[in-house]
Amino acid sequence: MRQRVDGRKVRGERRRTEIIEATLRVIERDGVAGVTHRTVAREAGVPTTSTTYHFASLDDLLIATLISCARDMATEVYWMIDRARSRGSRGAEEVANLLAEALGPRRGRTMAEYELYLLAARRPELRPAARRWLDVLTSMVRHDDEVAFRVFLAGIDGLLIQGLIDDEPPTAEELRPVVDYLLKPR
Amino acid sequence: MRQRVDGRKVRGERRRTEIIEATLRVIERDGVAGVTHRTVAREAGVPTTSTTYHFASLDDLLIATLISCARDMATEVYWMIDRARSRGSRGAEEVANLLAEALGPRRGRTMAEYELYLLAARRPELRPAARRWLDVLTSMVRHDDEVAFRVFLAGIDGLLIQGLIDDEPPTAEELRPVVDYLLKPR
DNA sequence: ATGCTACCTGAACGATAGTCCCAAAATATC
DNA sequence: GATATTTTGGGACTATCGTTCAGGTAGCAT
Repeated sequence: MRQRVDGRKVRGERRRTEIIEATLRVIERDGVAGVTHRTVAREAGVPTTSTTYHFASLDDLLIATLISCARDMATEVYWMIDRARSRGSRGAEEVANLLAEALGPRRGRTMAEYELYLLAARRPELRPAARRWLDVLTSMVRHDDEVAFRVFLAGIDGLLIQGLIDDEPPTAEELRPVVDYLLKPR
Repeated sequence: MRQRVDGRKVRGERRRTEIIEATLRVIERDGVAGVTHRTVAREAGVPTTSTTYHFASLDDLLIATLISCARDMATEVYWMIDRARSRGSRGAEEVANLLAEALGPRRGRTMAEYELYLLAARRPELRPAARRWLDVLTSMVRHDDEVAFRVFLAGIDGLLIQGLIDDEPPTAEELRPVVDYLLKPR
């Protein structure tokens, strides 16, 4: 008996999230350009019309994917910072490792995130979601050195973007001195 | 008599460059997603098949556009640096002004450049072209503090990307302290 | 059982995409 | 001038796109 209505609703939500996850995989593989109702449906293993049933349009699907992706990124970054802090280190090594990971094994995911990022540049309604991971980071640091923190965030973004057009991803060792310099206080 | 062959070639090249310029305008307006043979042809004022005649495929058109765009960007950045140097200043104000311009009046162009940038992330053959403006900058500075320079480049890229998802573009005055801090030596 | 509702899906429609084909025009070569 | 080559432009073919639609299925109240 226990909440059959919820059970049904949960099932519906599950489909939705499966489609969103499939969309993200498609973007990782082929980019936003590769996202169609049919490719997403095939990736998710659902009939084509299922994507149009759960999302009013392809645009809504992309928007939902960006929001989900940004939320994942934000929580991930949150725990990364938290872990680095609990170790008591200044975090330079941790940051270098994470950058190397984002440009190596997780390269597709990183590309997807920046493609959705640029999508937000053209659609104002997506910007709050795209800014979320920046906001999470901003909320975690003291505000007495705002300029230095903005420079740090910009540096991270720049290193990631530039790392994406390297022929082979930089290693954590190569990244380390750059991150060190970036974190060094003036 | 004088070089009829060149004359013909020039005319052919002219069509080509017109199509490339039209492609860039389309990307500025609607993004890479809006680029089709037909939209580009309409923008350039040429018949649809003209784009397929001068470029073997849509991909070739995008590649040619990226290369042209990167070359323009590189020469522009070159003269910007040169001007800043001749003024004897450290260039912080000049850089802040250029960033504000890139995020304000030239916002569409900046978006186009980063979309093509991300395109290069997925296609190795585009990467040399995408890296060109970085190379131009790199070749202009002394190599005795490479790390600092890499941080500077990453910072610029990050500030531009993040500025693209601001609801209203930052002014040169707002950018100034950040650029100042970014340029400050450790 | 009988509706009622939310959930799901196969088939199909109209629009638009990339690209090919062929003839006309322009240009170069003899 | 005659011929060959390049360039141009209109039309059409096929594939795929987003989306609609009509119907099917499963849980729930009456």
